[in-house]
Amino acid sequence: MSEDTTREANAGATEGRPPRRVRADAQRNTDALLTAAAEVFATSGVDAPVRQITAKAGVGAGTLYRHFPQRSALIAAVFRNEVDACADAASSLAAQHEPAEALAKWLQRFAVFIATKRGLSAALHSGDPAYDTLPSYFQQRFMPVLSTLLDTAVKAGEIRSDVDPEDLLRATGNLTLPAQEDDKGHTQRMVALLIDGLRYRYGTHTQETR
Amino acid sequence: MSEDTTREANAGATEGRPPRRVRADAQRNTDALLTAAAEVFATSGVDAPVRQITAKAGVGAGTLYRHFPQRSALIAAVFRNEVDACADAASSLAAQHEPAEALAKWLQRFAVFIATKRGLSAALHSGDPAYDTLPSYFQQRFMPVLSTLLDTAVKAGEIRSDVDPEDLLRATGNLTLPAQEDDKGHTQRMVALLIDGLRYRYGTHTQETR
DNA sequence: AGACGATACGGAACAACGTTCCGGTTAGCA
DNA sequence: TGCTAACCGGAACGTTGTTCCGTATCGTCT
Repeated sequence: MSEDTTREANAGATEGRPPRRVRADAQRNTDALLTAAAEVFATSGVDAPVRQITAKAGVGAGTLYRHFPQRSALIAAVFRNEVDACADAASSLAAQHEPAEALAKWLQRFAVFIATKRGLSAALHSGDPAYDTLPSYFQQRFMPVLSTLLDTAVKAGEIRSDVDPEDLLRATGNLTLPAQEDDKGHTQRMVALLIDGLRYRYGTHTQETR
Repeated sequence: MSEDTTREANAGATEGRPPRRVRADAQRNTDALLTAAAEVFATSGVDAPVRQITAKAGVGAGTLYRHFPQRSALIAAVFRNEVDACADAASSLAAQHEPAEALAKWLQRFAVFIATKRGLSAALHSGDPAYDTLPSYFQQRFMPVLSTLLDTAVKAGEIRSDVDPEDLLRATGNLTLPAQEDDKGHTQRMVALLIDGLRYRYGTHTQETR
């Protein structure tokens, strides 16, 4: 690989080190790529051809690979704000709802996030090396908040204590159908069923998760 | 498409019509392809390159497409016996276990079937046109048996009555991790969790699904 | 056994796509 | 302004799914 791989291609990777000088044209191209990719992903999915993205951004293929050596890096960068918003939703849900209810609503929120990004569910499930770093990015970002919600509900005696948060995050993502293929609410129902599994032999609430 | 598409390329499609004469060389090549594909799928997954299969079978690419116009047709043919065995397992499970237990064991059986076919879970989830007919083949083959198990358990008052068998089949398949990536029993645990969701507010058994 | 026509073949050709790399350009600093 | 490191675009390359055409094989009839 070229020395460009030492660049700051990871989303938000500004920890510790002095910020590396980024040239104005490079910054412009990165921004153009993110804008173009967001549009292309929305219409054609996260697995859209590279050429579609570069053409829309008005940059070369080499430029895309320099800034985002793997597709997963581009995906992570494009969706970073929404990932953060989803993670941040946990605390407000926790403040407004009982523990198990907050957990349920957050899992449904997470499922909706995955479902509304065209092709994302399939990408996470695909085993394709191009997407290798995406699952770990999501784990790293969502596990702290999910663990908190889960622990709180367990301590409140509202759900079982033998479920691993990593298992739960992955399972919820995997249950997700792309929104355009889910006209009958499959995802919502199956996530709710999984959540009821958490409550099995626990929980006295009669209110359904919506 | 060529007129070869009118051929008997669908697995087991011998209903009603007089059997079309198949030449000896064509039968030989079909058998070689099925044997080769089974081996290639086992080592490289159901998404292995066509050339890998044709090279092992000693036939041309055109021959493969003539006999199996879509990859899903080849996959269905290769796994047909195991699909049948999985479907047929339902009645013996029903004979040996209580209704909800039989349902649980069958769903775990189904999950193991999917998990042990390298790449099958990802293929079913991918949305790729090459695999288009595979989900419906599985639905057509598994829905009758799953519906029977589900109805029986509902009537026995052991599980909830508001879950659609098609939803359940799809969700179980989607929860499945490939066996080589599942060293910690994720699939089994998550399927069990989903099954506990079926039992939520029903079922008085204290015995865990194994 | 030979002829004939229908069935079936192999693999070259083609398009699509991910990815690399090299000659040329641009930006930032002294 | 000059210099050099950073950065660029897109041609080239390899991989892969798929088609199609000239040729071969099979099965039936005489």
